[in-house]
Amino acid sequence: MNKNEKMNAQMPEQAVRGVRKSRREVDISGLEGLLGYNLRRAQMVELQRFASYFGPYDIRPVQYAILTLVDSNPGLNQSQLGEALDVKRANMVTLINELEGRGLVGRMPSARDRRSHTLELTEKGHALVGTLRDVQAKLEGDLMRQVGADNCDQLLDLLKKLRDS
Amino acid sequence: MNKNEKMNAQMPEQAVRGVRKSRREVDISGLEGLLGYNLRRAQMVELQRFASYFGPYDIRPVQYAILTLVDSNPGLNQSQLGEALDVKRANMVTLINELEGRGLVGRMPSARDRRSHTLELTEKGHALVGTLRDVQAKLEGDLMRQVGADNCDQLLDLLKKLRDS
DNA sequence: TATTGTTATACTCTATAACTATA
DNA sequence: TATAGTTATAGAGTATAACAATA
Repeated sequence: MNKNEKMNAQMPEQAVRGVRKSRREVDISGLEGLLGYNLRRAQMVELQRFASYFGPYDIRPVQYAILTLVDSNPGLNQSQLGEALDVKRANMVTLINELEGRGLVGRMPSARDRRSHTLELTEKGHALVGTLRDVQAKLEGDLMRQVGADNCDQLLDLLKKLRDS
Repeated sequence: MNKNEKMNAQMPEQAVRGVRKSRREVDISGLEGLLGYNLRRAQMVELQRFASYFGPYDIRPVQYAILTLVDSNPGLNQSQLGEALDVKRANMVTLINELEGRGLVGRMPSARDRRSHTLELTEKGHALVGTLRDVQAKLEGDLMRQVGADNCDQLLDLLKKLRDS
């Protein structure tokens, strides 16, 4: 949230001009070289950016992921979806309840297995996914511009190396 | 437009060999190119690895960050600490309570401002931080080996570019 | 016996509002 | 008026146990 903490050493104790708080430079050198710390900070930026783009549609990251996978995999069930996204079956129930309540996803009885529901996008869900894909493209372009267009592929490649373990 | 729906038709319905669950390939191509998705997955790996290294010491990432900053910045107060770590003042109270309860951090009355406490590591806290630094170095080496030693600096550099916005 | 969806529960993280004592 | 610490609270995210229906 706070970007401009610079020049505090030269500044008097109390707030000057618009600066509200911390009149002290905090030494974070013990964290700045750590991968975990930088991953977390980078993700915080991404999440905030995501919220500003998707907030108007009332869609959180996990909801976008669900809608995308149900779109690409019509007929899959909640367990398969949860496994693909690393979301526990028990927690998937609430997530699908929400999306079903908003008329975006439908639970259909499975012909093959009467224990499970197959998931499908409703017409409304399809329409929203189309819009969200464009929003996502803008978000992605925004983030990638910040990383540097030349570095995008490498960043994704390095993150995937971490993922595969 | 689904890419890999391969060979599902040839596979039998029920589990084969050791495979327990999902007898279906889920197409996640709609997410794999996204920075946010890969950031999250990478961070999940890092957090699990962190837990396996730091679990024996009962230390979570935010606790390691706090101990590190209090060590490098003895005498700072809770607000400054929270601001440096993007943790709200209200939530910092519980975190410091825990560490104080474990005898790792001490709240001292501030000479300059009787509203605030200054934070310091106890002797026990200092000793633990010394140990944790070594644990962290092992974790970092582990992760960096996976990313590839040559790529470490570039990954950190790219993540920092995202952070600075 | 094992799995799917479900309920219940609990703990962490995050965010906001409001209080107190100081500044 | 504003700030530091605190309390209370609420919404997410995450994790486990257990149950009914079905495989």
